[in-house]
Formats: sequence, C-alpha cells, structure tokens
Amino acid sequence: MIDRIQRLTAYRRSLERLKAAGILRVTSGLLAEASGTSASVVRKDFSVFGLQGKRRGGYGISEVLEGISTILEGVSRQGVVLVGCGNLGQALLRYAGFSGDGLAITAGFDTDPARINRRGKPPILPPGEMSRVISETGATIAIIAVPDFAAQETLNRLAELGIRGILNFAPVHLHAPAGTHVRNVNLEMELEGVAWLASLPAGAPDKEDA
Amino acid sequence: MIDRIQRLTAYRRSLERLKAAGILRVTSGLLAEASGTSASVVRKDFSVFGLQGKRRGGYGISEVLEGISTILEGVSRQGVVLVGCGNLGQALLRYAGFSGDGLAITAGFDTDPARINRRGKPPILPPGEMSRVISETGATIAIIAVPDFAAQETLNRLAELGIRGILNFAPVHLHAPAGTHVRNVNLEMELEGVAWLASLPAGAPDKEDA
DNA sequence: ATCATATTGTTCTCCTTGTCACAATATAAA
DNA sequence: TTTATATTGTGACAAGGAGAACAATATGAT
Repeated sequence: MIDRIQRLTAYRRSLERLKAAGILRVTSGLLAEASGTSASVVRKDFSVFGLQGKRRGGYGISEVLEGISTILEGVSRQGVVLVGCGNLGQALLRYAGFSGDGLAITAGFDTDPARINRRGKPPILPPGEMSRVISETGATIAIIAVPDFAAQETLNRLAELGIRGILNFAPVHLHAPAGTHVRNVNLEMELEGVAWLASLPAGAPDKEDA
Repeated sequence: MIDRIQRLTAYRRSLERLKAAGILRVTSGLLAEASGTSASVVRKDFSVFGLQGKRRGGYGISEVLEGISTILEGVSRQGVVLVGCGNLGQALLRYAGFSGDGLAITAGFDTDPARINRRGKPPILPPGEMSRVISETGATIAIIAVPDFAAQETLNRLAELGIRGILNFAPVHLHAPAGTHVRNVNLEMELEGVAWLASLPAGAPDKEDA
C-alpha cells in the first residue's frame, strides 16, 4: 500500500510536467512511460484511489492532479524538522524537491554551535529548542541525519516530543518507539545495489532495476 | 536477488560494529535484530550465499565478514563518478558512508565553472573531462545529481562513455540505454511515504515500515 | 445511426519473497 | 557416554504485488 502512495508522488510529478507542456489528457500507458512503471499498475493505482478516467480518451490531467492532492491532503500538511545539519543534513535542508507541495522542512537542529543559524531559511537551531519548535509548529515528521551512534538517542527524543514519522539517513537499524514509524534511506546500500547490477554480465536479463 | 545483495551491505555494517565491540560469534536472531530484519531472512540469505554457521553457536563474525567481502569483491572494486555538484551532489561527494569498503567516488563533474575545484578530495572537474577521467580510472558507476531536465541527457552521455550502473537522484524516470542499469533514489517519495505512515491512525497495525 | 476502435476497470494468474516449521546437528552438561 | 538443548539449514506455505487478459464503454468515423 505504501508503494501505491509513493507512486502517487511520482505520478504527480510527471503529470505536472505534462500539464506544463500543455497536455490535457493522458492514457495509462503514457503516464506509465513517463513515471517509470507499467500501464496496469497505473490503472490499478488509480482504481484503488478512485481516480476515474474515460473508457476512451484516458485521464484528465487536472482532475487527476486534484484527486491526488485530495488524497495526500492530510499527508502533506504535516510539519517536518531535520536533526543533524552536517554534510548531508544541510543539503537536505536546502533540497528544493521537498518544497514541492507541502512537506517543507520548517527547522533544522544541530549540537555544533558553529552550525547554528537563526536567520537561515530554514533556520538551524540548538537541540534545546526542539521541544519548543515542535510543539509550536505542530511538526509530526522528522528527518534524522546525525552520525550513526547518535541516531537511536535522537529518535527516542523525537518520539517523546510527539514526532510520529521518521526518515532515517543514518546507516543503522533503529528500534522504533511505540506509535512511531521509521523508514530508512541507506545510500551505501543503494550504491552497492547499483554496483552489483553493473557487475552482472552484459547480456543478463534485467528484471531487477527499479 | 538485489535485495539480498543490499542486505549483505547492512549485515556487514552490523557485523563490523559487533566485531568492534569484541563479539566473536552471532546467531541469526541477534544479527537480525541488529540489522533490522528477521532471523529467517538472515539464515536464508546466508544459505543462498554459502555462508555457513555452526548448528549450535551461530556464525563466526570474522568468517562471515570475509565471506561477504569475497562475494562483493567484483562489486566493490568499481570506480564511481558523480555528475552534478550542487546542493545534494556536494554532500554526496563528501559523504563518508561511501568510502567504507571500496566504492569511493573518484571525481565530481559540474557545468558551473564556479564549482570547479581540481584540488578537492575528490576533485570537481568540468564535464569536458568526463571522457578522459572515466577511461583513465576505469569507472563503471555514476551518480546523477543534476537538475531533472538535464538528467536524461547526462545519462545518455555516461552510457556512451562506458558507465554501466547509475544511481539517479533526479526525480524523473530515466530511460536506460541498452546495457546500463539505472536505480532511482527519490527523496520526495520517501518523505511522502513516511508522512503517510505518520498520518495513519495511532493503533494501526504497521506491517509496512522498512 | 451504426460500427469500429481505443482505452479503462477489473479479474485471474503467476511470481517473488518472507514466514513458519521442523529435521539435522553440534555443543555442553550430567 | 549419554542426554538435553540451542541453533542452523531447508522445504513447504502464504501473502502481496505485478503483469496479462478481457469485458465494458465512450468516442470518432462513415
């Protein structure tokens, strides 16, 4: 189910691009091509979410976009904070992709005083202010980009403060406190996966890549 | 299958941590706990890759680590270049996680002259030098961190130069030229996924998180 | 108005992958 | 030495998701 939700985000991106190009309707096949999946999957996703097309003529881009926005309404209106403003953290703070449609990062936190920057957009604050900021902004999502040894502790603290969803970039498995959902992005694993695919004999059937 | 390979990377990390803590043997259950999977999966993975334990007493950490290194031998000895040294690109260039065990980035490329830095570690060079650097270093893997409109073009060029595996951070679906494998990391999708999990009613069964 | 056709919506099948269960077996204890 | 037990290794099972196929139907052509 989460795959379907995540694909909605991909569909939205593709549809916005098509819309910007002046296109009004798409077929499942076209959208599949654009977003890297198959026509059946597109149709089934849309079916599951009640997004209807016309038996001939495909899906109206504006309608579908509106539908997706409605579906993701409650999802995208949540506040996000980022903990750990090192290398990766700072890049994520400024990452434009996150400001797309809701789900923008409202603040970053770091223990290193040298990284504090209250006037930043978003600001970088000391961890002592986490409690205040989270309760003031009502943030429910957090991104963890701290060194691995600090990740579990950070997670526990965030859970206490009411954070319910965590995207973890630290390459360790975190034990999720009750009521929280942790999802990991492990860049080393991804790169290793690609390297493995690349090391396969040239003619090998490639059912595997995303 | 690629899941198994990627889990090997996670196992390696966990095992190294355990080894550093002075532990000599692990059971499948312990390793599962440490790396966020289940005991059955660990055993089946190890079984598939021929990593053997003792019917009582678990797996020898050193032996397993050695086995994993052997399995990933050809995989990890490939050179990696990074194209697009903006926000995210620069963070990835410096990302420590990539220097773990082979698979270090040898050079970055960017069209913006202001970002060129030949003395960097790794250096950032203009795209005109891609051909030379790739053939000199024998790199076969590339990371794409350019803006989305430039991603496909970048991929095509890389494929011409002999790159076989691509990790793509641009939020577009890329059409993989013959003989290449593209894998996408879509941060917006990941964050949206977490946000969806977090928006679920509190008591909901959570079979879904990674 | 009738017909041909493109395209959706849905069902069914297949395949992958994880979980369960249990037999095999090595270790430790008595 | 015998027995009890922890833990692997693997075979069977089940769930979930993707793909294929096809019936339903709206559009455009004649």
